[in-house]
Amino acid sequence: MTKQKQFEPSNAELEILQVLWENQPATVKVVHEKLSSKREVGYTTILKQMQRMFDKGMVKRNKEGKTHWYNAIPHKQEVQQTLTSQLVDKAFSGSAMKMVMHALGQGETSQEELEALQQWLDQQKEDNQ
Amino acid sequence: MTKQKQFEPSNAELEILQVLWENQPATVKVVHEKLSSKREVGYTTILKQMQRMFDKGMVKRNKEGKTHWYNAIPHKQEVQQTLTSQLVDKAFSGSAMKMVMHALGQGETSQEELEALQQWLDQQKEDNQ
DNA sequence: ATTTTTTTACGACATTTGTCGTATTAAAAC
DNA sequence: GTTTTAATACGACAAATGTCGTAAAAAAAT
Repeated sequence: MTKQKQFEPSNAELEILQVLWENQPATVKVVHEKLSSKREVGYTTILKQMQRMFDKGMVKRNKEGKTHWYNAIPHKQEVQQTLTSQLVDKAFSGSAMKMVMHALGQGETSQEELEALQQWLDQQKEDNQ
Repeated sequence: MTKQKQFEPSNAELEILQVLWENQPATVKVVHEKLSSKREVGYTTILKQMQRMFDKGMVKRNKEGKTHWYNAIPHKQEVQQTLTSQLVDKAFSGSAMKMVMHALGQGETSQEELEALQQWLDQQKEDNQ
């Protein structure tokens, strides 16, 4: 049945996963550098966080000399999926569309994005035919 | 400038807000009853949670006899807004559309929903003209 | 070989969250 | 006016989260 675990990363964990997805495999040093450029945060804070993530099975790592090279275990899409449907369930009584309309309502949507959406819509209509 | 506070309710808090939005004003008893029907949870758990929410300024209340009647302070839409854009920022690098496509990708979308979306799209195109 | 630097390991601490139990008080029933 | 009942207040506790400091160990530089 291979029912895989659902990862529900906290904010700090998500930040780290994000860096990993872009720079995998990466050392604590690299992750820390990337995040430091956005906000003040200590090296050992990131280190500790990544160690906990390892304990939770959220990342894997590979020792090379003294250094660990980390990789995210869940895929980006997978986590986006989880977080999104979580929000839909919690705050929009399960209706993805409600959420979508909400998300679209705010902020400007670029021409390209509108195109993409139209494309997707057309596809749906076709399939639904 | 009236910069209003951003409410970022936790899961348990959101559950309670949800009941309030539907049954306002409501007593702890009512909220507890509604939630109990979904999952096991003690009366004082809800009471405590609501008291904390009061301390945080997330709900207001009105004493009538010994009983408190609670009202949510943030509006539903407002909270949905916050949570949604939060997710967009955290997990979709700020692109609502990315999130939308993701949300739409999952699960079936009904004919009505597709209609609504098309309508919205048409409107956008017009405005963008 | 020492010294310095880099990296990890460990432990600690404050906050928040979710959960209750117990005690007190106000109201209602008798 | 006592006794019950209903509601609140208060304190507590465990787990999770975000944050570091200090110590140890391994590698690199001298």
